[in-house]
Amino acid sequence: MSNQADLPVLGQDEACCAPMVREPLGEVDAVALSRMFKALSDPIRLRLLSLIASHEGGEACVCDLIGPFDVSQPTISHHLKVLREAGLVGSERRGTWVYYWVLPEALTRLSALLEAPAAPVEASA
Amino acid sequence: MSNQADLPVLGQDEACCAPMVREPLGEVDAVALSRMFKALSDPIRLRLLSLIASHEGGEACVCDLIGPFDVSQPTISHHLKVLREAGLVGSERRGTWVYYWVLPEALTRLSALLEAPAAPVEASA
DNA sequence: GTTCTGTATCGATATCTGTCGATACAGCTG
DNA sequence: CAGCTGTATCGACAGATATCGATACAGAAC
Repeated sequence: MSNQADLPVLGQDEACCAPMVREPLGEVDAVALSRMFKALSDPIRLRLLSLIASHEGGEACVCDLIGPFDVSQPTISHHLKVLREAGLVGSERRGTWVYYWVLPEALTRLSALLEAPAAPVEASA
Repeated sequence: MSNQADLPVLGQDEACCAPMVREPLGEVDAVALSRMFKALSDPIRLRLLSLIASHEGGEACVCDLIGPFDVSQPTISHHLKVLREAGLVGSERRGTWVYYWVLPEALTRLSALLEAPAAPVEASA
């Protein structure tokens, strides 16, 4: 597993975007991308991301994100930090509450990266 | 971290496919999906997947996959096993060699899942 | 059958990760 | 300011992961 200590938050240019099935991924891109996928590799983080994205207004207060889970508040805070440092979500304190929202470019980049080659069955969707 | 011991290889129906930004992911789907993302959360595995997919004929012999990396053969074998158990690649022994290929449906499903909502800024790319 | 090559498994180990309770910090309200 | 609520950080710990060398297994060639 890669060392993830004190790495900067991932920005929008950290990794390329063409489908990885077209040509071999370079080492540098692979490391950056693996950090994002690692952030998605936990069920709680996936659900957090989904909750945030599907929340009204496209953003959610941390207070909305603690209830749905069986883990402690510090654990949720930790997972949100992982998502933020992976560049998948943004956050901001507004008064008493802290809001999180999804950064669509990040998801779009990962989505494009995973696009499979022309599947043998395709025509409509 | 989720316990991954002796879980079955993921099939094609283990997790749903609609974009996760539309509605909150259920716990069961989140667990299944996180297993796939976890398989993608290592730089070596990302590069392996990319190497396999972009290899001539869409498949590669293990012997083709060891050279590009600085890790030992057992380590590559381990990573290939993780990819296989996540349902991302298939494999088969043919005579002396073992071949691996990508399962496009799996990538397609993850790609669809990550599709972002209509981004506020969009027109060209 | 013996030997060789290619791949997988085993056992050990250092490191990483998820989790918690305790606590610090931020901003609101009185 | 004091007290309250919401969120983040800290320190500790159990369990997971990546890695290795040694070794087992599979098939081919002799």
